[in-house]
Amino acid sequence: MIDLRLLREDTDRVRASQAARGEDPSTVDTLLLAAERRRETVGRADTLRGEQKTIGKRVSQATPAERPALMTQAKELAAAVRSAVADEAAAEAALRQAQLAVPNVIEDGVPAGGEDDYVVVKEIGDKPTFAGFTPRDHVGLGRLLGAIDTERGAKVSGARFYFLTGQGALLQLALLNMAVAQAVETGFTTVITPTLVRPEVMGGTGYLGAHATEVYRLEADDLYLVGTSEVPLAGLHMDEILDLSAGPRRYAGWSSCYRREAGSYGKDTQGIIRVHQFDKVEMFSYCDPADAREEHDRMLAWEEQMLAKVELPYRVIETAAGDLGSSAARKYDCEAWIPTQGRYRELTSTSNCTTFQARRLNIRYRDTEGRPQFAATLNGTLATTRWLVAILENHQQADGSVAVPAALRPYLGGREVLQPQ
RNA sequence: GGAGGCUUCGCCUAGUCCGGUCUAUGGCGCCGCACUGCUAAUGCGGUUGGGGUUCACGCCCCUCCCGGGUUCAAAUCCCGGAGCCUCCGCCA
Repeated sequence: MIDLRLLREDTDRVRASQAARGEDPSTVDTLLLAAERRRETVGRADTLRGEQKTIGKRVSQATPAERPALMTQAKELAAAVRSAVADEAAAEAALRQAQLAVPNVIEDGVPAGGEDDYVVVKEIGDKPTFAGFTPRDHVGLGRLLGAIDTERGAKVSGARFYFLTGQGALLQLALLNMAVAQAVETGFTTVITPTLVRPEVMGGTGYLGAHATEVYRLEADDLYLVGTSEVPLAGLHMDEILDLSAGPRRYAGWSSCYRREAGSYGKDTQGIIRVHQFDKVEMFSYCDPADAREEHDRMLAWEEQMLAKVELPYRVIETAAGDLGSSAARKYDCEAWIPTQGRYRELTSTSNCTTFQARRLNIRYRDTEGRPQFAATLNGTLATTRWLVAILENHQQADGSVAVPAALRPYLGGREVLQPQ
């Protein structure tokens, strides 16, 4: 939900944002009209209600003789109020609809265009060279190590499900624990979140818009399975006024994540790159909107710190406007090199949602004058199941064993190598 | 799954039976001022949130869990729903 004051005062900026996203700029004009119409109807209804209250008071104090005349007036007013309130409600609903149709206004400098119009910010690390052997993909390695069982995942739950077993399960736990440890060191509050949320929380985070088909819904209970702990972490402080005077409130959420992967038929059908269920440690920050850009930079830095710990070659890209979620004003992805695919694949993603989610979820803080204002929210990935793909492939050795990056060893009981079973 | 209770302006709370100066009581906390050599204590005042209007002071409207209804008028009456709590049953 965007700021209506910004819309009124800088309409061109909102239009330009829509254009950069490749979306219909006319939604902006619809929204402007709806906002204007709402203001008119509110004004009229307020005035009539005021008159009604005045006359209501006179009725209560009137003598029996005065009463009938006053009652006639009061009844007429009551009818007028009813109709004005109905208009107000209709205008209010139309405004809400129009607001839901407009995604967040992008930040200055975000590249225009779609999925392929990203900008490479930097490339870090050396891609591995496999002397004297052909590297195995993560599926082969996972089988060899007894780490990943996709066949039985499919048997039990269907395509895009898997079991992590033995060293695979331990590797994931080690990775996620390392992420939690880093988050704790950095001052995050660790949270294990619900993974089923109410419609208003799912909607408030912006996931029930264009990508609603991506979300699992439990119809019998009217609950949604979260695709990331960003959702429950954003809901955590819904309808609250936070004290941000000491700086951002930061949470690291650990949860399973569920995605329908609708419309991705044929993509990444092998292995655990694109799956219906995975685990993730996610950073989430509530902060003063004035600090949001800096916080975004910090989130990216923390992601890169994790990538350095697992010794992966990666690049950072800035996503183009059309590839941003509806809530995001700017997004950076870190993509790790996947040797057997010969390309970079997304391992992390950090979004600055500015005040967009907070407006929908009614999350505020008090400014220096003590007035409630909408907070900014940001999120970023610290580790996910998909990281196992990059770790296995990049650190594999000729015999199918995998070297454990030094930073990860303490979380694997000191183990230095994963051995074929 | 069954039965009962509860939900009021940050927290606690009065008010709901019997509709109208409820324009919501009091306490705690917080802020300001006064007083005292400092602190404490005390006194006085302020303190829900949202919206509309205004250069501004201010004024107006909404807000007593949510949504409907009755009524000239609803915190209060009626219907529906949500959340929390307690007990019983069942299951992990």
